[in-house]
Amino acid sequence: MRFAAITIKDIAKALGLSTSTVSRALRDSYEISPETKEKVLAYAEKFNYRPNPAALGLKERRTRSIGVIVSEIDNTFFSEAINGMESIAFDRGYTVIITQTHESFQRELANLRYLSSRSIDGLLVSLSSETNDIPHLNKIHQQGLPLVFFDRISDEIKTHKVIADNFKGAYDVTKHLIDSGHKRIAHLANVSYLSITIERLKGFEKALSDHGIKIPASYIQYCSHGGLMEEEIDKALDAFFASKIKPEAIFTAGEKLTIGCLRLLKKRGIKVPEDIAMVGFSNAKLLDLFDPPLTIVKQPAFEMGQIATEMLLNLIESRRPVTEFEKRVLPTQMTIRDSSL
Amino acid sequence: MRFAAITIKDIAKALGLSTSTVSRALRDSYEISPETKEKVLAYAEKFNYRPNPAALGLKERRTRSIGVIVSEIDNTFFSEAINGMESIAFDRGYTVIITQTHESFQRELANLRYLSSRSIDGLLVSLSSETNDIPHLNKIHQQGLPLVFFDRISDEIKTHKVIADNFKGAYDVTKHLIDSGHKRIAHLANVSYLSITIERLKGFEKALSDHGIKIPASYIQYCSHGGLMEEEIDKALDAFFASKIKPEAIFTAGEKLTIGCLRLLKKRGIKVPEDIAMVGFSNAKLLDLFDPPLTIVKQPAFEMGQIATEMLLNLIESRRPVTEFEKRVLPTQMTIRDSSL
DNA sequence: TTGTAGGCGTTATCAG
DNA sequence: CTGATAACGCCTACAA
Repeated sequence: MRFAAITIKDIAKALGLSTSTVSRALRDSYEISPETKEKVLAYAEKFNYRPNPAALGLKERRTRSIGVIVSEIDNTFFSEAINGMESIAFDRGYTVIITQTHESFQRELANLRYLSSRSIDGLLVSLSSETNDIPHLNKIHQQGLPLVFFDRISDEIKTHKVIADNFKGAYDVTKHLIDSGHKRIAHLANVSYLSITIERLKGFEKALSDHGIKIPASYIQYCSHGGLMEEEIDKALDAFFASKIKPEAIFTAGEKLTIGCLRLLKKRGIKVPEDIAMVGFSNAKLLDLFDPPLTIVKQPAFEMGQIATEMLLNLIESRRPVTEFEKRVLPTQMTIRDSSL
Repeated sequence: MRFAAITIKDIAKALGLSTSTVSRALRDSYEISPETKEKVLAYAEKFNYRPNPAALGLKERRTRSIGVIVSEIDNTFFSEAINGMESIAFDRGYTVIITQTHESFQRELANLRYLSSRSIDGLLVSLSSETNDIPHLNKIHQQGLPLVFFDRISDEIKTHKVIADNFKGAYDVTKHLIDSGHKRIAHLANVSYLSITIERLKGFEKALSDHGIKIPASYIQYCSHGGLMEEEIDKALDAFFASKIKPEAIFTAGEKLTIGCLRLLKKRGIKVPEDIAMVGFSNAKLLDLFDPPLTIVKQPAFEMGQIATEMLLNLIESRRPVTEFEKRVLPTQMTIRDSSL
């Protein structure tokens, strides 16, 4: 059974008016007499009239909806970012359509196909771990779809971008480990080609070199599924501990990696921070309740979502082609807890 | 700058055909010659043609989108439920539009207004903590909008419903506390009029009475914002500990309540489980890493989302009015960890 | 096998 | 002040 909403035509018929009069009355046009307006408005209110967005969309050639591609909604960073997006989008009358890649390139393609079939007005993207080339996004962007990258970005497309200061975040937290007396620091990273991986790795390495610290190659391990699979983290830990000289600390570069690493260390009976110290990127809100409470770097996720959405809506609503693009870099925030002491 | 997608008309013009021929070719109609089909399909592929959903929606009088109202996306139970919804909706070609009430009745009203302005085909609802009467939902349901309740339901509307077995979940976990030797058990609940509150409270009380246990009235405290505000939990704890005989255990009835309660107990220097045992409803995935690891009852959130969505799509796509409604009750799952020992 | 026309709901344009 | 008409993109009954 289909839900049949009331239309302008229904109102016109009921009140013995033409559709154009009703339309104008509803938009409070100056041409319509107060009495007619009142009648129409009362009737519309009574029967809960809403303009049909499909009809409007057809007429105005836009859907007032934007698509979002993230890896996992069930990752505090992304769910906060989505909250930020929705707060802006809702205020400006846009709907947000969320899709998840679960770090799979195939899913990213499918989501893009799906979103473009819904003819969204614009797109917010954070790339999946499996995505190292973006012809699919290039194509649709060249066709004119406004696009903004956030978090996991690509330089292949000239458009607005919003990221956290991954370099500094990584630098700070590594320096904190060094200041706490650790020298043999391992780094558990996402896939090597992701922008966030590269930026965080650079911050990590700079902090080490600034303090004259050298580490073996095996101290840097990548996870091709971003930590979504426990085995990949387990393998990385194997590699860390296979070194002749064991690491004293681990810096994990993402929420899933951080949680997964802690869980596997526990499983192996390795005590944090007694046996090994830990710091990581994460936006989870419960880390203060952990055993041990975790030292983390947090990204301003909500704000990133807001800014990305503002940028996108500005692109969408701009009268003329935009050729100047901006890359916003937002500060991260470190919270020191027991795991790194 | 608006993104101008290619239309059937464009294809028709380019190939010197009529729009109806193109339309039929695209739908692979038997009436169209193979050569024409091939030409059309090739052109469509090349220019990435997608049928305009606004036009389709207008024609078919449906949007292929469903609305969702939850309290907080940033609550594992809801984010898992949403994942379940999207898995089904995506497969059946529907878009899910998510809105959050943040436990506010006003936000619930605003979301409903917004969703109905998008003329969704149906609605999935879990009520906000502030919602104890539902004329707004009644009205739109009577106008014919298909509606399915999940989790926090209301008996005022005759429609499909999906819930967890809150009674049994609460019973089990209370019994577990009793079996572990606790008798003075307090209960930290959501607002008193919510369906989940009532069901869980009943399970709690039945377990107590089955074991001949009596507790003072102050051992049951409600949080009118569902634990969203720390102060309300703090006040409840005050009430618990104001009793002449202090409770030995607390059973918390929701994710936010569970986390908030643990955090505040820590802050007060009360040790779990040494000073007081804890069990709670929660779907968070990190509770095994807590200090102490938390004993919890989990709801089958993903499955609830899936089932609710299937029910809703069946309502939407049903040819005739549906008059028989179903209330599905899914089993909960208890995981025993250190906090209750 | 292909083309024409009408309608889904809305608004802008033009005409009274 | 109000009404008729066309157009947005698509589909389909009917016509050729």
